[in-house]
Amino acid sequence: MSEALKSLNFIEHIVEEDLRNGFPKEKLRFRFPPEPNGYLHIGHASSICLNFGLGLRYGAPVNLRFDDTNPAKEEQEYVDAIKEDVEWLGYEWDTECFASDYFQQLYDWAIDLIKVGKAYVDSQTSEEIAEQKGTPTEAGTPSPFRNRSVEENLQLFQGMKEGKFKEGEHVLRAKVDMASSNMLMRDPIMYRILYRAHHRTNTDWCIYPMYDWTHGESDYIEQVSHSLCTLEFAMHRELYDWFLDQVVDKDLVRPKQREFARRNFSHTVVSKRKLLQLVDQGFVKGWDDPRMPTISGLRRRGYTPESIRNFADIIGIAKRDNVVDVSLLEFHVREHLNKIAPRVMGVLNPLKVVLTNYPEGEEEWLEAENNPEDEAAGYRQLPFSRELYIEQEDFKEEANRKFFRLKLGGEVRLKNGYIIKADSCTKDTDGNIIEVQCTYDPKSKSGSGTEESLRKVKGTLHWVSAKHALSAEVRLYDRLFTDETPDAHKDKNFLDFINPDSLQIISAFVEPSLADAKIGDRFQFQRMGYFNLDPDSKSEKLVFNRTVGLRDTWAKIQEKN
RNA sequence: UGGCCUAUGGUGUAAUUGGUAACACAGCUGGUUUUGGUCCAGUCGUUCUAGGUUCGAGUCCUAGUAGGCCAACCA
Repeated sequence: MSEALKSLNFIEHIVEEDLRNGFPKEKLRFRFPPEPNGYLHIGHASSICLNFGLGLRYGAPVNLRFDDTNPAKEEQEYVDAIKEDVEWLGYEWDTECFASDYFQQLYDWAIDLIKVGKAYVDSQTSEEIAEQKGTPTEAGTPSPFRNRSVEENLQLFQGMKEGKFKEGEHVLRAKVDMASSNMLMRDPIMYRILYRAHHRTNTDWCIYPMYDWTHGESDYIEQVSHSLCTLEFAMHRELYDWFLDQVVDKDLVRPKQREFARRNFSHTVVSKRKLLQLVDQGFVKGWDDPRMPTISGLRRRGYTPESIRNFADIIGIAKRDNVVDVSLLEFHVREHLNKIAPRVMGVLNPLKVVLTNYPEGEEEWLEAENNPEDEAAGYRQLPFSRELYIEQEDFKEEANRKFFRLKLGGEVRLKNGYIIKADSCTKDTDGNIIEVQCTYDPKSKSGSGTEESLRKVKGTLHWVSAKHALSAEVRLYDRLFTDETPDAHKDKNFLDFINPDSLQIISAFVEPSLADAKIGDRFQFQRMGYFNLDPDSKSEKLVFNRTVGLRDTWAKIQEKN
């Protein structure tokens, strides 16, 4: 779809309106501001696509800014992971910024605020300050330290910076309005004392600025025109503007904060705290576990950046609460993978088939199309022999005519090979079918053009030659939670809904061409789904992740019966 | 019992700013097919409620209702 025809989301409408009102297009600038205290998830992808999408749309720069004002939680590991994820999604930031780069400027401005009587040092405990905060319906009460002299405030604040006090002994507060209906305006804390080494400034500082004081001023320093954040910051806007009022120069761009609803997704959680819990408590193997809704998890699972971007684009952005169904994300991976993934054959639950009329010891190589959606993908050779594996669920001794697969006395086409007929089967002592004896029609070879090869047989199966097949570990994933909204239950913990069967590891047989597969390579196992080669894979032991299954109409028909 | 925000099919978003409710997904019916995939066609709505303004309301006004957010020295 062309950009011009695409409808605008409400943020784009705001930008368009600003442009109409005379805001110079060349001064448009955006930013994506993660806190480096965890890995990015699919919800962040929406925000990344929003901000960087805006940048692309208007030819405006987009900064990657780390909101690193809390050394207690933030780490370099997260900075690196975040950068990798944004790059992987395919976006290029203009400048890599850190709120910590602005600590000195922020400090200087804080001094200015003290000098004009708009900030003061409070020496109460956090409990006392909280009590005086009041409630939504009652005004707060002023701190006894609210009217300290400028001199005393300056001296105390400098002492805080110089490490003369213990943690919690003093804080710097903005002097706003203790009676405001917006609790955030009741003299918010600007600085606290924290003797923690920061991942970038190390121990240069022992006072750290709070989010509200930092964020808007950082936007202003970077001359960000539109500062987009999630809805829970809506109430912060008033403070954001108040802080900006104290420092803004009329000749410079004054950043504008606007809020959009964060994305929620069915059958998962997107809260860094909860994701961290899943990792720490061992419910998953790490932040990049393919079951995780993190960008790194999706990447390892086999998702493509394109599919995530398309997905983000189609779900759009708005202000109302939402729960996006995972099937929409799955649709987008399938759509992309269908076009680019080479087709191969892999049998997940092998059942041996012996072609009794195929000469023993003989083998031949069949030609197979790599991707019917992409002619340029070409062809490859597949070994065929007397003993094969097919999928267990593709054979039944008896079945009705809706079953387009192999049954005793019935015929089926082996993909890229011959038409075979099942004559008999053998079972183990428990009654499980362990082998099917078939006869093949030598004249029915695919592509040979013979009358027999042109016969229409209802049902085509994938298969591998037993002698040539490679064994592989295949990891099948299911949703991590059994409930659609695991963290939306007031009386239950989201961990109560963990799906015990979210990972199933099986050993499968795949066609020999896969010996050349490289880590991350994506394939369609025909009739089974999309898979990629996991980093755990070694040349002697292939490991595949199932990214997503194919749409399965047959499974639906069975469900109904 | 204060303030702020939101309400459009099962889900997520649109609606040229007051002019025929549209798109995608999911579901359901069929068709094509050497993947029960892909592809193609069809089908699925009291725009939260009640009033009001207007020739005309998803859009504006009023009053309700429902949901979310707000009292961390977190972001």
